[in-house]
Amino acid sequence: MDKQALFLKFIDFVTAVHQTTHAFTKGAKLEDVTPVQYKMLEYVAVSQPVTLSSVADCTHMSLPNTSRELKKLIQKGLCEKVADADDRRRQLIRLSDKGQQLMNGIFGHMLSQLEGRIGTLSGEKLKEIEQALDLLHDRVFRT
Amino acid sequence: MDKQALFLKFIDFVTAVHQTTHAFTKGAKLEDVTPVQYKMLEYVAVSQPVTLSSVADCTHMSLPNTSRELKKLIQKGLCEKVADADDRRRQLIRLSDKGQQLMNGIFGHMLSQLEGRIGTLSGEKLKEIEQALDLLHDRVFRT
DNA sequence: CCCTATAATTATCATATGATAACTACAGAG
DNA sequence: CTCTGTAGTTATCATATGATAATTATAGGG
Repeated sequence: MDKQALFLKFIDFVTAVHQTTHAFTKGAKLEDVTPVQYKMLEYVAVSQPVTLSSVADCTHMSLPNTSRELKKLIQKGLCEKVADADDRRRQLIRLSDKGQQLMNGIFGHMLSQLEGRIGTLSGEKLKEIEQALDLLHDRVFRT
Repeated sequence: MDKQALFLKFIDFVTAVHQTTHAFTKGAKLEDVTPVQYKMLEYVAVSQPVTLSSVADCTHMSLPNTSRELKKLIQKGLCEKVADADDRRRQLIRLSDKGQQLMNGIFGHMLSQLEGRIGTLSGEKLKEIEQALDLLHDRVFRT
């Protein structure tokens, strides 16, 4: 197999990943949260506590816009802000209890979707999947 | 490894895929094309010729909005529309020469990025990557 | 203490996007 | 031919998003 063919397979794969994640998050209720705000919540959920700057970097947003959207998330009661004791310019951001519950629900929904796809597989197959995830993460999708 | 741990690995992997594709398309010049328009172009490039309805379905957009954005793409000279001879309600959409060149450039840029990551690997390793892509596509990210 | 860089906020503007209603044109069934 | 469903268009509105300038507060070097 040449590089060209592998590239096509790569494109196809990436498209499928995007489709799948879209399908997974679809249906999870997101009352009042815009797409950009959801991206922020997801990042905070996985990496909390985080600074505003790191949210901006990781979501590829400008600092002013990140600040604006965070304010909305705080108004909705989904995030909390605490001044960093070591550097009082910095804000440490984390999910509030309500935000944590929201994200737990969404991750739970995604988990059940994933279960639906791999729930019936043997331990053997699951091991293969795990290894494939590791391999591609290392070789192709490392960040 | 339990399902919970595999789920975390899954989340991590998906995040890495999103980051990587963002990095890949970043830097490819996109003069005058908005994100949504790019999504449309990408779909048309891979699946052309396509109907407007299928574009709407596959990009998760409403038909009116898809129609509006397609009009802009045609104005920019990136897409072409031909009435279907069999069903004159339908429009067959494809890239124009200019649009094809644009997408060739972008795919070329992505290909070179991919080369940068896997270019030095042995045929053996490439085979492993190919198999991992196939496995995950079949078992986890099938659509 | 002064200077410069960093972290974040606020305000403002232009544009992109999403939702919806009302419409035209055509296909296919009966 | 009429009726109903499908494909697409146009117009309009509200909101989300992106870009940028100006400002505040604090850290850290010298």
